[in-house]
Amino acid sequence: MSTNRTFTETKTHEVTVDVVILTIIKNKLKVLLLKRTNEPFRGRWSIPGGFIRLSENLDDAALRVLKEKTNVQNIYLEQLYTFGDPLRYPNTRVITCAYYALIRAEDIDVKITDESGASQIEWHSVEKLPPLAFDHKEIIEYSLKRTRERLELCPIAFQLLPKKFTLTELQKSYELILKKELDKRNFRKKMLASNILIELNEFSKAGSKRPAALYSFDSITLDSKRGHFFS
Amino acid sequence: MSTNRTFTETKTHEVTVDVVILTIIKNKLKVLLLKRTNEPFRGRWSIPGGFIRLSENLDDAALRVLKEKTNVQNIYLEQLYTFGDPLRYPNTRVITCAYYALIRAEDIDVKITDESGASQIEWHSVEKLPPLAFDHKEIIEYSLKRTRERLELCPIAFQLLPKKFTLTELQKSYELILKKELDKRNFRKKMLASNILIELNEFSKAGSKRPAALYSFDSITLDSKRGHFFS
DNA sequence: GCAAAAGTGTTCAATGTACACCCATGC
DNA sequence: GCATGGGTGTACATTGAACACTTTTGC
Repeated sequence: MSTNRTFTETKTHEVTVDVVILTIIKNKLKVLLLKRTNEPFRGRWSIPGGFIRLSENLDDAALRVLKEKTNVQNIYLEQLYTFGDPLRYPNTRVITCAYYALIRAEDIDVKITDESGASQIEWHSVEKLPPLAFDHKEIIEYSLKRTRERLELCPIAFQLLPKKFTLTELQKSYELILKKELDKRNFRKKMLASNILIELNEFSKAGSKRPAALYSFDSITLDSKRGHFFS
Repeated sequence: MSTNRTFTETKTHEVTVDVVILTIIKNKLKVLLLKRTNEPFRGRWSIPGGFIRLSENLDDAALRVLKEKTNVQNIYLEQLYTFGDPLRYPNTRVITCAYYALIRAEDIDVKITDESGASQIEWHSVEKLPPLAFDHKEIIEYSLKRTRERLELCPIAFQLLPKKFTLTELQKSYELILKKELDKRNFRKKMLASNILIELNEFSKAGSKRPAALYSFDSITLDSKRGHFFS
């Protein structure tokens, strides 16, 4: 915390937003990382971020960063925490307001191919993160903790799933986030009792086994419970 | 949120910390407010705050503000939320990282009398706030919401009480924060079952009625449960 | 002796947890 | 016909909620 680095007290702080973008791909919880093309930490992976424009509020800045990287809008985005250790950024004082977002893999239009011809952008499993720039490991871990806490209270996992999903897929996403196995019967009972699922009369043909009933979230009920769920 | 004010994009942001300081005085939940002596909002009440020094992390900045105003250290202090609407501060872009603190009235050494000869500092009941500067009303209300959420999970109310307290006093502090009445028997049962209270063999002589048993919090048990309570 | 706050248990409802077998389909 | 994941119900434990009377003291 305390440091013997000399600061130029005439200079003011810089303020960024950084966004932890989470999704589920192939039954793994993934986070979107960029390979840095500039110093500091050139060549290291980092979560997407950017400076806050003077005329822009914090949520809008986070949404802008999200849209720039994934072209996704209208998703679950929440302010996470503000990180401001004087040493978190080399040579400069940069305070960052961190956000986290849950997006559906099917909605993603990530420019995985190089856009600038230089930077790389990739999904990484949260279980095995590469070395990260700045304090981004801490930020990602905090976002996972928060996601877990939220999920215990409200079904935010629907933000990670395709619009139509099976109960097993929903359960798997819970298990991925909570890092523990859940009982199938209890899980289904609870989900169906909550009245936030709509049973479609469609069946998944994926896999070569018994077709599974497809569900979607009841956005009307979700919205009406939003005050309750998200308080 | 969006605005037609013109911003000078060359200027960078200013960053402050603001601290909502809560305590209980005479069975009321109170917040510490300062009367502003400078523009903007000269003469209005505001929560204490200040610029973050370049060499100081956010928690330390909040602690410094707290100590400057109340001379209290070693208390419950938690980052609340970062407010950054471009219009929250007139003419300048100021982003503030808000904290909230719970302190015991008995520990307070507030310089209620003028220090600079000009500014006033006073406790105000959260139920009837005066007109406030900036978005400080919103910040205070958010801190109350957060305090309520925390209290449902862990007994942070002990931060507001004297070191020795009666169960009725503890219950009253819960009721003040949660804004609802609690059942006396259920409350006592739950508190005693949690094993975080130490029954002192002392009795309150306050009031002219039957003496009430005094308790204190078991700091060892609290600390060992801290990971559980505060996660 | 009476006013005023302290203190004390039981019942019921709801919620969470543990647990094992049959079903529908593709191959 | 068999392998695979889909689908279902019951019993028990834990937790929270409702509720009324006796006790101790100061005056």
